[in-house]
Amino acid sequence: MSRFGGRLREYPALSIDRFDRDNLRARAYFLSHCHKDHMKGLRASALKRRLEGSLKVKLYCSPVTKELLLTNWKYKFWENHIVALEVETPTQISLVDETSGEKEDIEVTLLPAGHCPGSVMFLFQGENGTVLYTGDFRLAKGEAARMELLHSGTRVKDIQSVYLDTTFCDPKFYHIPSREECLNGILELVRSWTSLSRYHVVWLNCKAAYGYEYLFINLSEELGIKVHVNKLDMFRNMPEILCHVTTDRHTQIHACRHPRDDDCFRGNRLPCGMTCQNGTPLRIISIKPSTMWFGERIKKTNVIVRTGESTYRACFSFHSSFSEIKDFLRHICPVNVYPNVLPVGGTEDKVMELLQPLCRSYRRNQEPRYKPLGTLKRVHKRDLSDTDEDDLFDTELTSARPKISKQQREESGPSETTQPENAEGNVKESTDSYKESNDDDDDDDDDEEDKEDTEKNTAQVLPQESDATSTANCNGVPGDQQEPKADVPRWDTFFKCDRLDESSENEDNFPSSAGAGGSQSLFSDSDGVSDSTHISSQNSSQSTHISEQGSQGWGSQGWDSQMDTVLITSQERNAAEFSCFSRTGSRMIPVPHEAAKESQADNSSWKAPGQNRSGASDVICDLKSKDLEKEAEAGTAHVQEVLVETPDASRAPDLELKRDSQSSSDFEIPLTPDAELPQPDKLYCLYKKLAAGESIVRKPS
DNA sequence: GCGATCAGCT
DNA sequence: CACAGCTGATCGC
Repeated sequence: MSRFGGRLREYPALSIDRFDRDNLRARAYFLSHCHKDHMKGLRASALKRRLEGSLKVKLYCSPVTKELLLTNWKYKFWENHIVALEVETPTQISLVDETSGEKEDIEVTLLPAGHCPGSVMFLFQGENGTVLYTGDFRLAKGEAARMELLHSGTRVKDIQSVYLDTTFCDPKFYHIPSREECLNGILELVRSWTSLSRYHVVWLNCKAAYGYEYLFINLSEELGIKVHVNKLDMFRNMPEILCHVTTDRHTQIHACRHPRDDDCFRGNRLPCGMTCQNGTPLRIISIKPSTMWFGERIKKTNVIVRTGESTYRACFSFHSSFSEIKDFLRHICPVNVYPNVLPVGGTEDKVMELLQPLCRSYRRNQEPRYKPLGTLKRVHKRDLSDTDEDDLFDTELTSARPKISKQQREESGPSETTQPENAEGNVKESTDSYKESNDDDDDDDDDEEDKEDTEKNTAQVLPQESDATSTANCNGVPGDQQEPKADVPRWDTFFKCDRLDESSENEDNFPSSAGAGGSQSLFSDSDGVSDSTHISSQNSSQSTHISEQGSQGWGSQGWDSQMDTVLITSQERNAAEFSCFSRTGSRMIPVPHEAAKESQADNSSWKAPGQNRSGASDVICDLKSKDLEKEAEAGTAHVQEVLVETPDASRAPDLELKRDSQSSSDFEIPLTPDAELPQPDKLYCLYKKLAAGESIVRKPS
């Protein structure tokens, strides 16, 4: 929840997302999105009185936010004081002090934030520098780099301060599955249940006012079932949402609310009161989309976890993950960063400790140190593992910064020993190169972070014993929980790595939910797929099943449908997306500002950046065929898709979608299709050759 | 009666 | 747990 006080240090005459106390004196107001914790004081009588006596004071927000706000009669008094600004259209605003007549001009640009319908970030440019207030946001890795208005020419703008959504700025939220992964998990669960009969209905237990529309729309589009909601007049001017929600209770997907909706559900009643249809009782399951549990979990899980006989929770986030936050900030590279939110159980100091290394105010204080061969490691790294979904956007060796040409990067390459003081975008580049050049230095600025990442990588990779092709674990850091077998030759016996970190980009390749302390292993239990609260009604530890008591069980037809319910793990998706990318070029890569412009026309900038359904179906198709091929070739057991009939009376699909430890889940590396587990003697030879500098050519066996 | 704040709840 | 709320109790105006 936002604890931002409302004012920027640089532009104290503005108030953003807070409307009480000192903010009552602001010369202009800004609302980033329509969530209550960003609207404090917005309907207070003090502010109402201020508006009545002023012609000048305005509230600036996106067209969608204005629409949503004015749907609520409590905010009607704002009607003549709201100025809807089009997204990605820089606008000059005159800030006049009505008592002194003092005037100040500022330019504001709204940027899509991907948090909920109408949500935006505010980019202010004025005489006190350029400042970005993010509000709440979810932007995938690389999306900041594609926002034209964050750049001038080929460089990122010189941004003084970022007021940042730090909701999940905690290593335990290092990776949150993408919107699409989560959506697909939910989609397949809903599909599997609702297809059993017309009396099988799903209740989406959504808490927040806005933010799930993306989910509703996609479920409705994919399944042809509208979503029941309490009210829809707020969407009356947003046809793209409107046509997927309904107030007709006779539908199989519900997102309706009731003050005691959990009690309703326990009584097999939907919040809207529906309990049966044509005299036949409804079969209701609930799905609770949320994010916290995903960060709290100590074992690998899928994006859907069954929590009870007919209850599920699904991973769903409208805030950026820790790695997304870091990517965002690293790209902007502001002088200062200020957290808008304290993560649960976190402190300001802790958050600043994590974020400041990505800012200029911090880096400037570090003595430059010359380190040769900095870029070589990057090349090294790229060869090792290229599984991160976001690497899709990296067409060059450096991370997603398309605004900067390769030539420019080379100019600020490894031989650079000082940082430009007047820095715009190149500071970013030079500091990155610099960072990489220093990564075997014990005093390195990023040491702590890198160490943490290295440990994660190790913990992630070591259990993959068969993963001889992955040398990402060459760091030589012994895994605490996963010591390799004594008789198996070890990479670090041959190659001393001095804890070579893979630095800024590789850190994102093997995300972990383990906290910075790293005391818990994700892999303490190799088949520990389930959450501790998971209730499984079947014994197989490696199966997915959808069960329905008695005659409603799955026949061979059910098997086919079951194939659809296999969750797409991030790495598999990456591979699949990559194939889409290769085939169709950049069409598949959504560009936020294009999405926003598109939505300007139809007044629906609720769209999350990065959303592209046509792409999704391609992905699924690709994935299926890829999976089948993979299994056919590698002869891997198809255990994760085994359908197990539940013998007991469980009435709900156990769509936890378990997989065996080698091919599963949201954190693991997929098997190379024709990979084999090298025997110790063979491994010995390979390492020996590599150590001697010989090339290793795989001979077809 | 209304708003602000807080505890409790999901 | 609570991302983002809601409800109810209490207190002050």
